[in-house]
Amino acid sequence: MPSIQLENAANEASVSSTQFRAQLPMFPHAFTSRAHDPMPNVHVAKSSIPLDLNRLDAILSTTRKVRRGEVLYRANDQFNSIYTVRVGCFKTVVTHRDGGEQVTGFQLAGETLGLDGVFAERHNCDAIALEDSEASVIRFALLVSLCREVSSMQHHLLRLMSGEIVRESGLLLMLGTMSAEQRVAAFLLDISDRMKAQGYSPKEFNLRMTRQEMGSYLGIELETVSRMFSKLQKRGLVHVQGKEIRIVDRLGLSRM
Amino acid sequence: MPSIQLENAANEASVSSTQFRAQLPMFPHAFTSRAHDPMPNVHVAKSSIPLDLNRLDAILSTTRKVRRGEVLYRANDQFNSIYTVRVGCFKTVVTHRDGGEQVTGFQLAGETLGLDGVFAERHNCDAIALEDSEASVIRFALLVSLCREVSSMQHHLLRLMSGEIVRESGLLLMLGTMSAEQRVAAFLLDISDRMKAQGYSPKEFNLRMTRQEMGSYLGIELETVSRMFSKLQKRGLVHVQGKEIRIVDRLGLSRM
DNA sequence: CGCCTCGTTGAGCTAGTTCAACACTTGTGG
DNA sequence: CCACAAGTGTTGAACTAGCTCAACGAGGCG
Repeated sequence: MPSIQLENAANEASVSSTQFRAQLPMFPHAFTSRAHDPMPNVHVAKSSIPLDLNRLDAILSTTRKVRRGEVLYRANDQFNSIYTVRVGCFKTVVTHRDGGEQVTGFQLAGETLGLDGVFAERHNCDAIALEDSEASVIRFALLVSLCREVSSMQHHLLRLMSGEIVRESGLLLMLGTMSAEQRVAAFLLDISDRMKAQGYSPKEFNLRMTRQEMGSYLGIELETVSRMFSKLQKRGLVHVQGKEIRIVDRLGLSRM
Repeated sequence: MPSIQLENAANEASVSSTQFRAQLPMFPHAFTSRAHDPMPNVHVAKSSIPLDLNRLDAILSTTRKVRRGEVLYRANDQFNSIYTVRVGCFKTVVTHRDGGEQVTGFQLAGETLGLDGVFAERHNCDAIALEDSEASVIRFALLVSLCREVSSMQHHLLRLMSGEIVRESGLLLMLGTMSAEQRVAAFLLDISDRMKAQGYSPKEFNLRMTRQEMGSYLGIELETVSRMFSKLQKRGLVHVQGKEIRIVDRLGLSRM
């Protein structure tokens, strides 16, 4: 049963844009609430046009289960749908013709994937599950036609796409200007914020990606990621044990 | 007098996505044709719904002149409009709270700016003219309501935003994986393609930005840009004289 | 003319890479 | 159940691409 919370994104927006400090503006943008929402119900932000629930159901009817390491979609696949992560976590990877790979994002539960495909009607990256996951499938054509009738939906979609643009410019800023240490610190703060937004502890969490995947995302080598974790730990800012992270000094991290 | 060519973007799309090689996928996305279009007239792609020309005129009524070095908009400015470059050329710059700056794009005539502002209803970067320029102002609220009535317009807007996402992932790939030499080569090829798309020679052109601006965009220092130009010239791939560029061996460049 | 911004080149330095060794975990098949 | 292979993470040591600092030359403009 799909639950729609259109005002979700608006809340996240205000949080995120004021929080643009050391960490990156990688905003979670949910089209729907996450899987185990305690109170699944329907809200419509600002506009009080009643939503046609049958249509929404049609849009969200399918969910896809993707095992760890398998793809949700692949670059060059025909673009039909976007996806909302319900359970688990994904990475998106763009690949250069001569083998170069770059992780362009990690999507946690509640976040949206696949908008890159609108442009060429083909996906532009691979989306791969980092653990056994589930994603809601949203037929883009249906969504678009719904947007023409429900203006809040239209705004939401536009905001979602623009948010992705903003997120990526934050990444560009990071890759262009930050030291390895700053990148790792900013990464941890970003994940922490997003865990919090999902209702998990922002102080302690498990990273689902490998050092290599983090390194690719951050534009550095896996060894450097490892060394920076050790360094931050030595300074008493975090406690790292493999994939388990505990943030000890949040302020210190954000001041890097 | 505004001239609308909705099928423009579609043509550019097919060219760009097949051309994804060494160069970056930084596609030009025009909302309108460029300033001195030889045959200003109206086409509507796919859909044959007659456009309401008065509305389009309303949307495109204003143009803004911006002198070299002045801003079209600034980060945190209230977002009202997006812009199409009619004459000249801009850069977009995101700024970190502690001074770090990153050029996230250069917009040539015919290309679109400002979609980053949709997300937070505030602009996310500064847009600065690299020479005396003119931009058409497109009131976003008007555009959005027009999109609800004209489906080709809606698709065009969505493609435009998605194209920006794709362009930025190309940049991420570059910043994350390429050597300084490859970045400069890819940059020249990209500009070359875009000059060609504007109807200018793809072999000889003038760069409007400084070495520093290129460096920021490419995630390297200005001195490195200069050295790489010298290196590429020594190898007989390009001829560089200050801002004047001549591409000598296109294939060689693309194989870097 | 003199001032300023811009571009080029050199020389030394350093942050991060590369390569290599080793420990720990996870999954697989006998 | 163990054995063993494959993937992952940490740390060290040497290396190098690109940075930093510095000098100088060439335009543009009041």
